[in-house]
Amino acid sequence: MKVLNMTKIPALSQEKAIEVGENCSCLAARKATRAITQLYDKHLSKVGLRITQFTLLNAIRAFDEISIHMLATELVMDRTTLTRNLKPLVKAGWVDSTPSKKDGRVRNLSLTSQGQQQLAQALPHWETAQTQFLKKVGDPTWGRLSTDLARVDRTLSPGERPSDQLIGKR
Amino acid sequence: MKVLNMTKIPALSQEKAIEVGENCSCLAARKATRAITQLYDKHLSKVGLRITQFTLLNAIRAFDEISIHMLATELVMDRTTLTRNLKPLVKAGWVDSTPSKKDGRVRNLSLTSQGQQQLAQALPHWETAQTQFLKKVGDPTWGRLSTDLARVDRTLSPGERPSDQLIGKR
DNA sequence: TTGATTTAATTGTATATACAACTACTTAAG
DNA sequence: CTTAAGTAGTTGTATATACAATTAAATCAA
Repeated sequence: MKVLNMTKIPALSQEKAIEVGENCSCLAARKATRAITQLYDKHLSKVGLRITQFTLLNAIRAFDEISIHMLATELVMDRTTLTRNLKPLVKAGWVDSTPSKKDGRVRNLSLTSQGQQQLAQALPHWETAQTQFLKKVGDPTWGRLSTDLARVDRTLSPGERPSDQLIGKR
Repeated sequence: MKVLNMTKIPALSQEKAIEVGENCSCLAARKATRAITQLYDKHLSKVGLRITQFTLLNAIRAFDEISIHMLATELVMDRTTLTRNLKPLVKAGWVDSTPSKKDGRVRNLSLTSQGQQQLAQALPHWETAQTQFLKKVGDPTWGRLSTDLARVDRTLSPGERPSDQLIGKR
């Protein structure tokens, strides 16, 4: 008969916990992201948007028309998360979600004209946030960070991204 | 009489939207953070934890005893977010939230012995995630990223942090 | 000492995140 | 053509995030 291993694991020392807290890459990323998100949200709140919503409107505009699956892949986000995040945007009349003619499972996302207006209105506030961010952290830091963050998400979530096809549109 | 400015804002071009998507620092940070979080969550799920919960248990251990306000400051997190995030940990019996004797407004957070056990059990899984992360992105990238992320959150959320007092405990 | 201000925590509300399980549709195998 | 396997999207459940407003306690000012 198998017996459960009831060996007591020794508790973490305070010193070890301090060390873990200082080195955890996920914590470092999450803290910085919260700080950045708060900055962008503060500016975009002037037009009743959050940065997450601005990102969705902008991405849909960038692709003109895109499926939920593709957009989720592009944004390194679970499909179910995207479905939920789209709800308020569809409800506000900014995003159209139309069943595809070619494939009955797919829905094509696109901006309504109100969505285009909302995005255009929001842009200056995004610019302000972006400019403030760059000014505060400095161009050299952002230059490195930009490259390294891209490397991280490409490394951890490899595979084709819809934006890989977007080259040439510029 | 004041008249509303009904001037139509020109819609964003697709090219502009592509450019915004490529340059937004908040999007870059959020994408990378989602990818990192997913990696850590995958490993910690083996002991029924998420990285956010592991972080809270570890931070409480690092401070031994700390108030909600202080811990929220440390983690660059809204106090109300922390209150909510603590709920499942208290319910699970891992965290004690005891009113302070000195100040009736304050609650002191500490780990229960079960909480210490849970944290100790989780540590190897955190180590695996951290090691995998470092192996995948490489030490040089992480070296830069670590510094730059710290600079970002320190710059955007300046001011004293409880961990500033922790020096000497090591 | 009392009244005003400040501070710590919680609650109301809304959105963000993702795993598991499900439905519906498409494609591939035979 | 029929069935099995795969894919797109949604729903159930649970947690993460933060602003606004509230409650309660401490501190400051008169």
